Amino acid sequence: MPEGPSILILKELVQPFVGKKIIEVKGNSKIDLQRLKNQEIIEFKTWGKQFLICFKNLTVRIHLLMFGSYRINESKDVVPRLGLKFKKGELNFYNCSVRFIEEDLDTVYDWSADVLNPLWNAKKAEAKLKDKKNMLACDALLDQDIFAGVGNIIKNEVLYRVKIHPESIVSKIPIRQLRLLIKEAVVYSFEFLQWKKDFVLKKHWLAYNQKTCRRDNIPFNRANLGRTHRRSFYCNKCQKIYV
DNA sequence: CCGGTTGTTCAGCG
DNA sequence: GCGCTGAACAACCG
Repeated sequence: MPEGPSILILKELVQPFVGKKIIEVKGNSKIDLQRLKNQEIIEFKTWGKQFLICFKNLTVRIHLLMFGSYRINESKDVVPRLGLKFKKGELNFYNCSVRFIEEDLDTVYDWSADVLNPLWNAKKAEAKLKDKKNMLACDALLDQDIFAGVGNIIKNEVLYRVKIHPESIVSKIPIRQLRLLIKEAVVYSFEFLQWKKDFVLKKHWLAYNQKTCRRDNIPFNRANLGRTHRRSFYCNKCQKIYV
């Protein structure tokens, strides 16, 4: 159930397995998991919501999607999609998408599109947004080619912070406001990361799952908006619509 | 027990 | 052969 910051936390938690050899592999994934047996983990990477386990000439891509979960040095009472055993410890993933990536990661991933990556490039995001003439703001933030790692919570919080209505048309948003939106997508993602680590994420939500706008003290609107009909929480008064 | 969901992929359509 | 859309998938919480 993760957005980008949660995947970054996962990466931090599994650091003890870097350099360790996999002595046993199990799981109900349809791909040939036994390829991983006796392989040594070189490093873990993330790109947006994707978790990457890097081996020599091979990478495992894990996406937890909406319902995925993991356990470190423990297991659930069901067969994992992918379970890795080490001499000391284990790593289990459930209900996730597992794929092999054979290509060089630098050719597969544009690291500058990941809001949490040090290589994040706001100018490139701005250029991509200018290309998408009729896109709605709520769809833009969820577009992983532009804002890899941003999910529905971050989307709602960012739009509320920068006072932009989710159904605003990207090309109609003044450039000053658009740059603010881009900036806030990164700022909020890092705050999300810290709050999640401190187990205080929910209490900082100002829009997501909220009933009332704190700025105007009126009820939020709640609707499934945009191309993918994802739930949006927004205030008709303080969030300006650009159409 | 039902409704709802921190997400993506792909078939099928125009 | 595109771009777009909706269905399918899945487990857990309240």
